[in-house]
Amino acid sequence: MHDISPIRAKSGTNQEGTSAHNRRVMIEALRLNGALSRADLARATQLTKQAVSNIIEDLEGDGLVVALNAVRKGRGQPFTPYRLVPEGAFAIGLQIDRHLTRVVVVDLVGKVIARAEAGLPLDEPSAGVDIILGLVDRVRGELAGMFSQSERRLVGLGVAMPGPFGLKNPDNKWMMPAWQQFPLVEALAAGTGLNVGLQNDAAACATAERIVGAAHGVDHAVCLYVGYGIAAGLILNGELYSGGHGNAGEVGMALLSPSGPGSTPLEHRASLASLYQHLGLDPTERGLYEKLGALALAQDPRVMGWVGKAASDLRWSVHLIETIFDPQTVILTSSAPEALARLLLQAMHPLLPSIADRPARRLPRLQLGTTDPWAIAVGAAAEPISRAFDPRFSAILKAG
Amino acid sequence: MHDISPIRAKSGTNQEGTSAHNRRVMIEALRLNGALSRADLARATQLTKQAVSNIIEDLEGDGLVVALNAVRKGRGQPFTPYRLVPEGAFAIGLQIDRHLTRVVVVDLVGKVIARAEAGLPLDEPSAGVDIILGLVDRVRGELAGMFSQSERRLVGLGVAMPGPFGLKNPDNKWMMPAWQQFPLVEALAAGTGLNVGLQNDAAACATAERIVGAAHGVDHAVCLYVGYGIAAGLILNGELYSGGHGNAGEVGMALLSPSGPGSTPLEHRASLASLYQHLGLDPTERGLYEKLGALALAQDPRVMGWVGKAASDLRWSVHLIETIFDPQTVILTSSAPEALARLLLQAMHPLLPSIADRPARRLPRLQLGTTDPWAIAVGAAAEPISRAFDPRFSAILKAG
DNA sequence: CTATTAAGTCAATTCGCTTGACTTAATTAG
DNA sequence: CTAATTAAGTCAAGCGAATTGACTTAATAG
Repeated sequence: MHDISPIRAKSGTNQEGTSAHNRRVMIEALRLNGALSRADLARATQLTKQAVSNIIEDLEGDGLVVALNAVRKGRGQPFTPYRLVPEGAFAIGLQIDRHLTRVVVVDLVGKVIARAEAGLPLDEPSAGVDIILGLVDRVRGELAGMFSQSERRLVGLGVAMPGPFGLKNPDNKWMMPAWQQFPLVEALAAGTGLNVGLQNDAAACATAERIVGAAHGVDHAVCLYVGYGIAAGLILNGELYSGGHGNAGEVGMALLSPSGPGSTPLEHRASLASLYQHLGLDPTERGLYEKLGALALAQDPRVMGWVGKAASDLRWSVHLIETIFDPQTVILTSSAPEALARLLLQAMHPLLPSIADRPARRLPRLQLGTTDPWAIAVGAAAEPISRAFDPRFSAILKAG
Repeated sequence: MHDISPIRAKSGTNQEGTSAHNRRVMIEALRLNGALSRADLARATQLTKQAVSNIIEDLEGDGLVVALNAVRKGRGQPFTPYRLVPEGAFAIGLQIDRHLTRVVVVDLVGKVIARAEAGLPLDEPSAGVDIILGLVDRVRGELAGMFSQSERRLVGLGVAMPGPFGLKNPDNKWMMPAWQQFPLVEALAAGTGLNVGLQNDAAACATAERIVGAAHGVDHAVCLYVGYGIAAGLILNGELYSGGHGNAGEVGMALLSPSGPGSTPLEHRASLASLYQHLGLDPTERGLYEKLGALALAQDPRVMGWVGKAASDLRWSVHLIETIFDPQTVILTSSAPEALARLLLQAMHPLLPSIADRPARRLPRLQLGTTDPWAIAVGAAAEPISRAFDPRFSAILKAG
């Protein structure tokens, strides 16, 4: 009947959806709790022992799960714990960051198996894609040399690059306008034959913290990422939240006061770009990372000056994040050297009062996440892993 | 094995979950699209015609759905459209707001069937609960007089009251500290025999906009509610987001600048409380609502002064919301008279630049939602309806 | 008048979870 | 040492909701 406007509806589900969900639930349970017996899994998931047995047998057949030695403990028959098989699945993560690209292969539990990096032309995406495809081929070859069946176990390619996406007029060459226009996902899908997904760098950071870091098993966490720009990755209800158009958390352009057009965007004050400007450094300079690390360790006064100002804005950002999202924890991550990130973290204390300032907290209001420069690429790789193996609503439905 | 720490895992699902989901999908499809034939539903949900037929027959048996006359259109056999039966389910909504309580009964499509209101003692919840129970009994009786089987079709009681909940030290009598401490949900559940859910007033507002208002069928929307305080209701991925502890969106206490403890909370500047203070009015005064409406219509200079200042803060709030959530639209709602809300809306334009300022928008960046004073109670009632009938992840799982 | 298109039903099948009895193997009580 | 108890896990039958594919019905197009 409705032949004019398309009918709006969610898709239904069937036993395939049920089964897919239950498999994912098992995998998540093993990821979060380590090895578990079938009986444990049955209790935890509220499925019957028999259903769990069937699913575990299935997962074992797929090489995703393996039995450990039986354990005698208390009365009753000894139980056989099962754990995830790290080499049961792999994903490739790609970070594109202005002058640099990094590629990693991670396994099912988020461990890095192979990595590669190269420079990248800021303004020539098509040449850049060739470089990227070369790196991908290289790590793929490395992977194949280490594990048989690796190609069959490769679940996808995750891409992280600075957002926001789809801006009307990227006013700044550091926003990589040429890359923003370029049909990157399509080109990479064609060039690699893999499923390709795209997210911004803060989202990747949050995904990384969730698979292997401070947000492991936390359902409500916000990851504040201070890179060349600044953005937040949002874990809400246990899933990454991307907003209506994929730009949720892109707070770099948030204005810092109600007073209108004259006020400053956050990233002009609290980002590494602002630090470079403050110090008069060229962001493309070689050895910059080490230099910053040394300056931070030495508590260089000019660096400390920036830290103080940036921390004031970040402290307030945390206050807003807590007020708006009511998360269990906020995680500060950065592409800066750890020493600098620690200075920032310290300078952010004491935190502003907020609803998060409650007595019975289990997690700290603010904690330091990873400062590993490869974290974004790992998070990029974690996204296809999560898409393939984590329980989520969309996995139950019939179509995307 | 794990007898010390509980095992963290999502619950599994089975055919019951499948069936429950598919029923909900049908109901949502009919809610969003109006009457649809079985064939339409099958296409939209990607289920087979046969599955849809079975489910529809089932829903018809439950009195949730009814067939309309067959329609001839184009080739092929005429189709029989089905629509929701409004009187197929009811829910009661309760708004508790400082000196006043409102109770409504709404039906499956969100229409108000009965309503009642009464004054409420600010500091004596147990006496207040008796008043509330009286109102609930009254509307329940009214409902029973209008529809047979109404008790069986009553799916729950939704409560909305001002948040945030669980503050360390509610410093202000308008935060209703006595009510915050009181075991309200338990008392109401015991007194009514219904399932009781609690949310804050902005969340209720968003829920109302979603079931019958501007957010109908929109998956990413933020509802900015200017009441006695100010807060935001968040619809993310098509569901209300409440945060880790139920306080997401409680932006009233958000500080307005990075500069620390000295800066002002938003609700001191953009809330009806601030307006009353600005005008030297007593918020408990009788006829206040009408008075404000008249002042707004007359564009009273003192009101306009407050409007200008508040609009500046609200404009910036919208900017932040857009930057952080990347929603499809922002909805301004208020418990103030519509004339005043319109003044605010006008004064908020032009909006600040943000990522939402994109060319291909389908919804306005900012729109006016309902200013019906009963909207919060309707939203409160919509929550149990949504919980019972909308497709959602948790409805598929075996346990809550 | 016939072919085509589409809605909807019928009956058999499929597939994953459930049920309840059973087996195995440990610990605890007497 | 034996018997009772507790618990893990299997076996085999059953269930239930969606699927499959053929079929019926009823409209329009040519």
